[in-house]
Amino acid sequence: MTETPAIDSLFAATCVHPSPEDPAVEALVTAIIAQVADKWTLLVLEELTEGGVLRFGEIGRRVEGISQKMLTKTLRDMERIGLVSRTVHPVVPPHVDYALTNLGRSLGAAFCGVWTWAAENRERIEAAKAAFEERENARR
Amino acid sequence: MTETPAIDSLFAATCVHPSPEDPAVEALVTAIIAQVADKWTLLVLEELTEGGVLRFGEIGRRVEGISQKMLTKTLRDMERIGLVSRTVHPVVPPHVDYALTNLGRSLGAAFCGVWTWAAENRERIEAAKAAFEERENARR
DNA sequence: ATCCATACTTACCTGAAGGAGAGTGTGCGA
DNA sequence: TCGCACACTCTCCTTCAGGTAAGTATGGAT
Repeated sequence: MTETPAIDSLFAATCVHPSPEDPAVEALVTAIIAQVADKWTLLVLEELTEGGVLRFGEIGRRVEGISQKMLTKTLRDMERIGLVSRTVHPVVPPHVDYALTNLGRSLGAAFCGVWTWAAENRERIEAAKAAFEERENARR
Repeated sequence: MTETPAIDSLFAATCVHPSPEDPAVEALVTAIIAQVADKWTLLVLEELTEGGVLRFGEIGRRVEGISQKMLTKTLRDMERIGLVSRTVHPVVPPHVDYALTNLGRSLGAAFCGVWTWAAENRERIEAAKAAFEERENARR
């Protein structure tokens, strides 16, 4: 399992998360995380972080595999909680711009840690998976 | 919308995420995040962070609302990618201990940023939601 | 007159997630 | 001898996320 202690120094911050506050707040925070830690939300967040102001169609083309329906829903949900701003230009072929708000940008920054974690530990995870399979096969 | 600039100073780190590397790695990282950013995984991670070594039943009692089936699956998946270790004591009423590995702890630390973000911006999000509703109602 | 571009909305449909609840092995206490 | 404790495992069944496809409004280009 090679529990390399080096990893601990990289992520020394023991935050055990801040709030023993009250359970209602905890539930809300959990709900927020659940909404925010969604595949499409993450991908759209990334594209808007990189691309700045983008139109509906542009995002759709950048986020591979997303359907119009999900793009609409994702964008609407992100707008609802204040992650993106939506600007409608009332011209004839509709023109709508999307951009991150400060809140959205701060979420991107917060998720950066997870992103980095995933990138840095990818090989470790692959190894763990392989080891797990091996143990399973050995067991039967 | 009150785009308070204060928030920017709190999350100044502009990480735009590290890897333009290659798309295969990117896909893997996305997959890892998708697996890891799961409701039950997050909750179990939290309990194990707080509780240290826990038994199956203990976790089940702590994570409110989880079914045995999902607890088994979540734990197994976390074990697969090396986040938790599983120790079986071959005694007669089965006794199995679960604990975070170093990798699991580091994930907790990485997610701490998101957790903090959610806690700190809860009110802002509530406000955004309310404002969104209002705009919607006004629109019709 | 027709068709296209754009950003949706709506209806329909399918596979997959996940809950409820019963079944399993086994040694020990009543 | 019965039933319980614990950690699953299996089956059945419902819900729902999400894909496909078609519809909408409208001015300008062909």
